[in-house]
Amino acid sequence: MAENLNNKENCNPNYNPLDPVFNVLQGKWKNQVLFEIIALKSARFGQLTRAIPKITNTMLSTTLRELEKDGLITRKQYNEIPLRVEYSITEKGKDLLPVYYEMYKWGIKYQKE
Amino acid sequence: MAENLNNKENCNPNYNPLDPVFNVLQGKWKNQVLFEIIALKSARFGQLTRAIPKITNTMLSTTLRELEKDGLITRKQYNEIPLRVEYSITEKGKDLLPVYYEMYKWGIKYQKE
DNA sequence: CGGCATCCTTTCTGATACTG
DNA sequence: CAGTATCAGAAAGGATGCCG
Repeated sequence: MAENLNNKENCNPNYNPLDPVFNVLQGKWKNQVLFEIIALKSARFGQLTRAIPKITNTMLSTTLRELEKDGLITRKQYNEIPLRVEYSITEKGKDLLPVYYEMYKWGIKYQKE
Repeated sequence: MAENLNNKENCNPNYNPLDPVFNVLQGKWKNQVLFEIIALKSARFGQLTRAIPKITNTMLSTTLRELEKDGLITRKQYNEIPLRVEYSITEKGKDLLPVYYEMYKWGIKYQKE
């Protein structure tokens, strides 16, 4: 796998299957938000702001839209009064769990001090 | 809300074993550099600049120092003329391969279009 | 309730020049 | 060869206010 990245002097942006994962998970809040939604199955905007105390409206909104654009979550709006919006995880989102699991094991192993 | 009784928003970031992985792999060049070093077993500074055409001295230098600080690579300097420096992967660095492998599988599965 | 618009601060990246 | 110093521009993150 490592060799895939090793074609020298190729100036084309050689396609790398790792890139989408990093792109999709980059950003200060991506994982926290995604994990909350996974954990809660389905979550509302306000629920997420409470679950992630330091996040601002702006960043939660941005993060949710990016996760949705990348197909990791879906947004469902109920036109009630007051407005209700539910975010839930997709298959594509759930399929990231093996990645997280390996990260988790690595994190545990090298948990330092 | 009677939050004046509960003035403290909780400041303890509940420890998450995923965080170190993301911290360690964040940055535009981390993975490319790490993968080159894995692929080449051991690599010199100039070798890396040639292998990663668009990287600048500044960014390569910064990236290498961070990877070293995080224990993913080691730096060995030979005081020859001209100076020679070899970067090589550590066990801790190699142990990230399962993470990359899962990312790779996900990337393949959801390779788009 | 669930946001978006605006403006501002901080962090990251990169071009250029120079050194042991 | 293998970097560091400096500075400027770009991008990411955040505070505040308003609206359907």
